[in-house]
Amino acid sequence: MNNLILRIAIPSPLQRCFDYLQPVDTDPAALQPGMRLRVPFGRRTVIGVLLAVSDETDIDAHKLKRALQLLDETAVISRDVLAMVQWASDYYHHPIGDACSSAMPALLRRGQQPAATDTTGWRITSAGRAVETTALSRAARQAKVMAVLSAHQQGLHRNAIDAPASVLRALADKGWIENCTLNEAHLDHTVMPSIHTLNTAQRRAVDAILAQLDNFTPFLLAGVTGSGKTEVYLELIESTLARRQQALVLVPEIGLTPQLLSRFQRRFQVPLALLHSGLTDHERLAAWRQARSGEAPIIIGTRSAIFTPMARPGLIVVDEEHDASLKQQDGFRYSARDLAVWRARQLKIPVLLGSATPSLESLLNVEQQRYRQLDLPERTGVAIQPTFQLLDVRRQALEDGLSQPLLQRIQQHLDAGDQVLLFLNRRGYAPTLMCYDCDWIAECKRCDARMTWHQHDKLLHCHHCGSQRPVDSICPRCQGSDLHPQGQGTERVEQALERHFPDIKRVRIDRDTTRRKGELNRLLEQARCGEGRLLLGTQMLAKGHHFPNVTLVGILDADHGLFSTDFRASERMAQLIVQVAGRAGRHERPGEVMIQTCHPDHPLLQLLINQGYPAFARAALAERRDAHLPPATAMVLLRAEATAADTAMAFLDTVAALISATGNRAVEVWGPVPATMERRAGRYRAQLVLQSEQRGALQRLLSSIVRQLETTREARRVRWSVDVDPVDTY
DNA sequence: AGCACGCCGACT
DNA sequence: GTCGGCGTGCTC
Repeated sequence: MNNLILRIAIPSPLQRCFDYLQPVDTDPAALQPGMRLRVPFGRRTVIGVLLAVSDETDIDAHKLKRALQLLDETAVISRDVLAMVQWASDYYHHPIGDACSSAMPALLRRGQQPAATDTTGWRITSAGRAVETTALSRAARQAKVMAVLSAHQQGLHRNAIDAPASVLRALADKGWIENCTLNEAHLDHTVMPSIHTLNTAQRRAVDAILAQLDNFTPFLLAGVTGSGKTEVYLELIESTLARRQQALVLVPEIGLTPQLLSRFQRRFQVPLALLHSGLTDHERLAAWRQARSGEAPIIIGTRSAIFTPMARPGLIVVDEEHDASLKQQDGFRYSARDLAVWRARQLKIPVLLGSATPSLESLLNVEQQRYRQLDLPERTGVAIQPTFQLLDVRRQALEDGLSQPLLQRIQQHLDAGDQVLLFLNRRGYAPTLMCYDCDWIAECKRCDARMTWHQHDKLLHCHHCGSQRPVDSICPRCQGSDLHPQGQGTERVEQALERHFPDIKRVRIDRDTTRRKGELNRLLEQARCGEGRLLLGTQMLAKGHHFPNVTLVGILDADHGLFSTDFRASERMAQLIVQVAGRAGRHERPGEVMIQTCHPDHPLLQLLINQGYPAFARAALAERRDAHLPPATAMVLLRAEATAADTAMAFLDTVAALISATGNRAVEVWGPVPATMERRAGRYRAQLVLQSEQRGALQRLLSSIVRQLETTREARRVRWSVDVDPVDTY
């Protein structure tokens, strides 16, 4: 019985798996799907993931190779995650081997062992217990640690203590605290009782979900900014922990802020497994391990955290479910939100999607009764909804992008001692450098795009490929010297603000001012504590941060999103406006939002301003239905790029021909067309749009097309990919 | 994707 | 004479 067949996913761009004979001397009972094996593959040795064990194969006996070594004693891809990965590989038409790789931390991909779980904690010593509290009056952080550890005599996991290693070491050196080994019993029931009582809507939302714990029901928690969504999450997580289960929380890339973290840490004195892009490979594996063992009852992470194995899964929360960063934009193009719902269904646990501005996808799911909507209508405390005003800037002389009425209003709010936030989703000084004599425009040499003039380094930057070059002082076309920056970015607006309000401390937050590590948090803190009075920034400033004393929000250019080749642009703009507006008027003073636009009569903008996001969303969804666009229909994008000008288009032409040859009438084919910016970073890009009312028909067609493409020679000359449910369609 | 094989151009 | 360019084919 040494001839079991192992079906193994191999990291390669191939849309299939490979059969192997089991390694010599392995106990068949030790083989579980999700374990890694070292196998010979072609002329090299790779690490694959076991998908299934069988006693038969279609492969000729002489071609079958024997797997070399079983690497695991327990599956590194847990049963439920493996099922999800296999489904996603199918649904997103992405190679299974690569999909499996995405589901593992890098160190496991490279064959490292997921070492023993780490249960090191700290506890107070008897010497520490004898210390007078006044002894640490000059060391606030040490005092805080001592207070926390006094309250948890049995010890706390080091991740559950909100203090840097240096502080812990200082206390250990004095002999007041010491390392200890924690057992699982100590990890439970260290939940702080909730401090805030829930309001009626929050209570109703929590109760509705608690009533469905054993049934799979996805909930859409629609709560205006400041209505207390996080408090609902915390309450549900608390009851999840009380049932000795784990909670997985997915957040957008910029959503994992120190504020959010400290809120979790204050509420729960338990180890948090954090999974974000800033981790080293070792830190990532450590967090993964804590999640898998159950040692960390709460896992908070960005998109890829959806693949984290959990010992006792009990709840999945997806915060800011509308956020585009939940969809992977290259390689394995999965939607972490949609996978979260899939995983929850399979595990029969509740899943909660939260947003102040739900995606049209989720709203349609509510309408079709696949999701249940829970509303949090009021803002907590005394805060009331901000007022909106559209500023028609067509006939206004704008001064560096700022209209007179806006400037006056800024002055008034500053005079009253309040903070002002200005939002402009464009960094740099000016998005265009133009010659007034011959209309020449500075363009990127590798992209079909204008270059942005940056003042701080006196360079032209391409925001699409990252290239930079010195600014021309004379026009390269007509040799004239009348070159001028056109339009404005945050850098230029900041200069204008300096002229108008020289004595006011400004805080500018965009990718350029936050390049250095820690700088973002420093600037956010300046903004939050009120030291900076005039806040200016791109969407980095718009999401997830609370600025309690901001009473005026200015949106300097709302027009970018109104007319675009991407049919989702207006939805995104509306979401951004609402998110930015939500930063204003937290306390006793009502917030005010001023929006500069050249299209004050735009119906969707009007609807958003006068009737709010839900009305906007209803109208936008109706438009999508009329236009047969997602989410009313299913959409798939076939993208291709190549270094030569016509190869990408030619390739997609053959794909289109393949499709039309199938005679499939249920799927509409648009294109191929060159991408909106055809050349990017020196590569020519094109896309083919497939749409259908019937998702199943589209899926079947794609499966057959993708299989054929693997053996098509044109496919070798281009880089191509399938994007199911694309979020960026440009 | 890797990695080999294979057949044509300019180097020590 | 060979080093190396990238087209083509294969991976259980």
